[in-house]
Amino acid sequence: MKGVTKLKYTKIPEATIRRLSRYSRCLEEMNGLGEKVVSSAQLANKCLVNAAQVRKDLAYFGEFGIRGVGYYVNDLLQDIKRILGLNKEWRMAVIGIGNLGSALLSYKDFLKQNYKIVAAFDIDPPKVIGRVSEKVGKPVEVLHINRLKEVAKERRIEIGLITTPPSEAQNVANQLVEAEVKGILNFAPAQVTVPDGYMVKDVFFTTILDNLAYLLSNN
Amino acid sequence: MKGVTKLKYTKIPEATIRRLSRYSRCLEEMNGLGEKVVSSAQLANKCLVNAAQVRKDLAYFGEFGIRGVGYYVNDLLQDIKRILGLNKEWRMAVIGIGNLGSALLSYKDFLKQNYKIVAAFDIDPPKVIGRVSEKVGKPVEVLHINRLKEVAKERRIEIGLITTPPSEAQNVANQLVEAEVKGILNFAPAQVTVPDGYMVKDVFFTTILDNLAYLLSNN
DNA sequence: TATTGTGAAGCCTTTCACAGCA
DNA sequence: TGCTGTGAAAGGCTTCACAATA
Repeated sequence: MKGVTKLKYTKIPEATIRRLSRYSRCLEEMNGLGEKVVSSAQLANKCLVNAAQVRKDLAYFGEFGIRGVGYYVNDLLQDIKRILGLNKEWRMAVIGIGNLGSALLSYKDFLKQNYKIVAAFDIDPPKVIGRVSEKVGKPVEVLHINRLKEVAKERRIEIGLITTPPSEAQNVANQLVEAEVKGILNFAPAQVTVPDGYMVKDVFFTTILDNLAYLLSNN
Repeated sequence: MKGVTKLKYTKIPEATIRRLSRYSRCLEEMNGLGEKVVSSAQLANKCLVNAAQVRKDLAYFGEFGIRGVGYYVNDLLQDIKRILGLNKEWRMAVIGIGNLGSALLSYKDFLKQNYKIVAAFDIDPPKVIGRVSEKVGKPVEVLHINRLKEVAKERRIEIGLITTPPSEAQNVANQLVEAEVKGILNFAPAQVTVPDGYMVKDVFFTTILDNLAYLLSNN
């Protein structure tokens, strides 16, 4: 049964998926250091989680270890990447080329993984081109938002990053849905809803800051 | 008992704190629209949660509603802000003034809330000053990282935003601890640990993207 | 009467403890 | 022998259902 993705359980906790992502980051590092084998206890220790948790998380997807030994670092890394769907390139667009949007255009960590920004949109592209070209290593031309649907199809865009002001977020989300872009990473601090079959994940800096503020006020 | 923050339970779920932040965003909006009263069902509907959840979340901190009526929008908003510790200004520093760091320097949503960036640091400030000044409305001078401790005390910095490359994150975190900056928002995709009494919250874009990638691959 | 506040139930996640196995 | 994989226990969070009450 080794290495077989069998999905015995239908519903996998979101926390498990987040931890897989964390394990992959740690394994990547170990791999770089030339480490060959790792036990659940060592990996858990490195990722600051419980060892049984590591084994349970992996058990949702199959059997990847060797009893008495542990896990082969590179094998496990590749398995986790496959589970997460990272064994392909994900083609993304950024919508809203302000400060945050243009920072994301040259965000190094996307490149290291299989995330590639292949298009950029704004309501006011000419104003913006100069600002972007001067900052981005490998420049992406900023197009007018009204070309989203056409270009999304052409460039096979699968994920949209919303970095507009919050007032525009739902509007942009609607256009992404219209363009059949199934995944949305929403940086604009506004609730956005999409139909079934589409996914939104929020990245709200202030929500996390609020969390910090609460903890700092009460500890 | 109305409006009393009594903390009957010692341990409040982190999810509750995140939802309070969400409620406050919705209430802010309602307040802006001039709405005076809201029921838990209406607020829940707006925030896409369960109505009992709203009441339970609030019950951790006291009694804020009127049976048969609901909650006064502005009163509840102020109460939640007080609970979260947002009835004060939080003074922050950004460390690592690359693309992301300088985007955060002019991030509008911080200003709207009580988060204020009062200092910016980098290993290589001169190179960077030009790049920043041209982008930031109200400029913050970028200082050399070796002035962190001194300036943190001077400007009463309570939260540090790490936007360096991942290899530097732990090092910067150590310096923040040394400077007694109790809260850290870590944007660098690397595990960072701090002593008891200090707090780190991670903002890892790629972890959330990994989550999206998984969902898109399996739905 | 309408809606809150809350005990209890239900559900989900984590951790324990050990059988199973290389 | 030592570490994985997993059933069972423990723990925690969410939802239900209704008593309390403005």
